[in-house]
Amino acid sequence: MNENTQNYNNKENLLLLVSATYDGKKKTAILKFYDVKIQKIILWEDRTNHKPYCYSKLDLSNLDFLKDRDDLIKIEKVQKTDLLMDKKIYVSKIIVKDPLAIGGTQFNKSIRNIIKTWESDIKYYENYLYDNSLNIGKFYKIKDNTITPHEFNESNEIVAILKNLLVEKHTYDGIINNSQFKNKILNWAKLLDQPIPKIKRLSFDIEVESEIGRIPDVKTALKKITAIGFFGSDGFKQISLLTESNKRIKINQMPKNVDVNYFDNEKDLILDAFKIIESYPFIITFNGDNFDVPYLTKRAENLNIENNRSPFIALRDSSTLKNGIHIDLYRTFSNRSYQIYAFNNKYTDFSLDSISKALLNKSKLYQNFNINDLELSQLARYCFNDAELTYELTSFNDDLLMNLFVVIARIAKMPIDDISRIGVSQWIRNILYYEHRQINAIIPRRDELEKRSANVLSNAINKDKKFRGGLVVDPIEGIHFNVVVMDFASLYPSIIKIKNLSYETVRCVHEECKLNKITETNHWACTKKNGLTSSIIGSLRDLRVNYYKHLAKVVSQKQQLYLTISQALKVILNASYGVMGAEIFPLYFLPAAEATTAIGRYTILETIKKCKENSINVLYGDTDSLFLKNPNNEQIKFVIDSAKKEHNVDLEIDKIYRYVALSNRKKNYFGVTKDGKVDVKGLTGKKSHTPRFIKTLFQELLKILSQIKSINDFENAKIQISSKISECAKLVLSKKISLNELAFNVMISKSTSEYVKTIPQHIRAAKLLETVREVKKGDIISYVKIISKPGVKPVEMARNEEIDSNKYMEFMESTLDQIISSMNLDFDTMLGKPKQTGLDQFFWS
DNA sequence: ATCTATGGCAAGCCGA
DNA sequence: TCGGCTTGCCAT
Repeated sequence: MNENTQNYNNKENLLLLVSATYDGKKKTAILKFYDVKIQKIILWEDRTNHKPYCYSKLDLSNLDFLKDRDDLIKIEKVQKTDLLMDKKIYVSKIIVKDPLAIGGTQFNKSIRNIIKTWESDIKYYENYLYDNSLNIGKFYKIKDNTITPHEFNESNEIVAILKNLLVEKHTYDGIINNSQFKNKILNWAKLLDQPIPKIKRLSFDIEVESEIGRIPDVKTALKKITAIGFFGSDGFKQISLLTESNKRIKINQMPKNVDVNYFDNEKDLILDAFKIIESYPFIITFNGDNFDVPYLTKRAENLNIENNRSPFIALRDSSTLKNGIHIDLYRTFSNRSYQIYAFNNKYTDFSLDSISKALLNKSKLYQNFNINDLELSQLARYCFNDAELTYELTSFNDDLLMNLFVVIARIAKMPIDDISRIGVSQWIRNILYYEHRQINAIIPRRDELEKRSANVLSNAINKDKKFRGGLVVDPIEGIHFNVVVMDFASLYPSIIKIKNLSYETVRCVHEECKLNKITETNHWACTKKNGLTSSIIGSLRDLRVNYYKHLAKVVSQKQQLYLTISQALKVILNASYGVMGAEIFPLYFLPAAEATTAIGRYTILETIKKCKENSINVLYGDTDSLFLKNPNNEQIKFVIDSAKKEHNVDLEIDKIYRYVALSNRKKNYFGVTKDGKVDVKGLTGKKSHTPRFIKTLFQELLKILSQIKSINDFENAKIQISSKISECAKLVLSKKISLNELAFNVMISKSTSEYVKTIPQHIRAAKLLETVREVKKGDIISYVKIISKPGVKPVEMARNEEIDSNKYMEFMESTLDQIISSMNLDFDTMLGKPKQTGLDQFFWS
């Protein structure tokens, strides 16, 4: 004991992790501590066996009193690997015999919470796991109160494909231990190829009586709940309404098969809702974490409903269910990983209305109204519609979102309620921690990593960046026909794999590895061991690029599964390099991030050099892409082959443009593909803050441009474009465009008072707006430009007469100039006016 | 309550 | 008036 206790106090070698297992029979929890970390313990459950998991952070200082209590704890010596030093070390493993006996501390409170969570997890799995109709039972088995992993079936299809894949020799160039790496790939494939269960679920939405202009207060919940809408995946549709008997009317115009239930008193309405909610394993809300669930809970309390009748549990910053999982879609859709990669940035603000519009092409009912003014039948329709939209956000595109949740949960080894709320950096953290435990390695402390990266960095291009990023090639201005865009498939993950980049392998301890220099940096990479992150990211990359990406294009029964997996892998791979350069990431290690981009720049530069040697004209390139002017098949093949041979990266044809218009600006171009689709990149006319009337005009011009097949078509296009523009200009000057169309829409990223250095226009508008209503950060401020000071006004406060038409003409000119300048058109000549006085003359006439 | 990175552009603010 | 700086949005 003494020896071990000393070990416990030895800050250099000591790591502690805590895991919990649940003994269902005795209803007690056994907690195991591993890997003592100074200051913090992470309480976790070992996912090795695919058991449900939970964790929470605890302060180690609370544990000091445990040191001499061998009635409560047992300490064992355990051998672990220290990856940073590349050697075996001993750490202490502490087993708590009876955590419930430890009283009166924060520690105890957390333990109790964990146990509670465990109990509900167990119930959840008991209730739903083996319900055949749900088909969710692919993860675990429960027998005699113990949970065991389900044996994965090896699908012949996968094994066959992978066997081919795994013999391709060049794939493993640069990888030190091949069989280790191949095993990783096989394990991932077996896990990911499991079928995705259809998840039974229910969405609900509540409406509350409200005072005009006020959002109901969740803390007091003084106002009545007047309606609750439900929508279930099993076809259950209900709207519950609170109303006195004599006011009940026949509700018509409700969608088909919706039950309309009346309640005289609110208590019954809520109890009915609780019963319905309890009967589903998954509950979907929109903003339920912050509104629907806490309001319902508080309201129930106010009405003296016993706490044990509520299906909900309030957590610190979210709400969950005693017997199920609650998904708050507001949290999911405001997560940038989902927004950008899963939904291709189709929506820009996070309201139910705009997300539904973008993804479902449906919207909320009755815009701009006061909820108290709705007639009963309108209220019913409004509330039910919200519940329906909420459900459909999880069901559209063949349950895309639910499927993504399941796939990401499998990869990240986290439960779905966490996956739906937490960001990609934490998914990756979890994957890496899991892998550490798999190989019995200790997780390094932040200060250990910091020590290794101090004073070794090269310089960034920009002052407020930490390291240098991707290379952007200066574009060759003009209109180019038949342009082939090539890109490196998952360039950064490829580099991480091939060059063995990981926190323990970049600048590793071995003297002889120092010769294995990384270009343009002061770093070297290990030549003796596979890097942990390198092989995880590398194996996922190989699976996506060589396997799922192709399968996703082939029509088959499993196509949707493959597409979803490919999408999920893309999210994770894209973030995998970024997290290494992010302070918030616990395995933050700048040399690894810096090495990745440095090799990336080297790879693209060398490839460009190869192109030039072969007289292939490179028009433009950005980080991992190259625009080649009219290359022949042989030339394309040559570039692909040499990239593979010299750098072991996969260069692919991304798309072929019939023509592409490049300006002299980087990250600014448009191109028309062979099937007439227009790609617009970076142009102001596409940006979300641009006034709608300009965006519309911009779209119309693009439509004209998409018709162009050869250089001869340009003249005609120019004429059409000119007339469109002058038409629109006239409307602007005659002030016939509605204020909404004229509005700039800019996000306010902090509260108005926090803008101290400069006060941008949207903040000026927001300040005016604040006199009328609340303005939160994250809101989109819609404002128009006006003649008098301060030059802007919120849309809802402005009048048509005060619009500054000249400002709008200027903005229109510069926006459209981005597509027109490359066509040698000029805005002023289009209006038929001389340059200097054109606008004024037009304005006064 | 929430956070992967850097490169690059347009617009407007604000002090010299 | 000029130029540096802040801000937001987008490309990869």
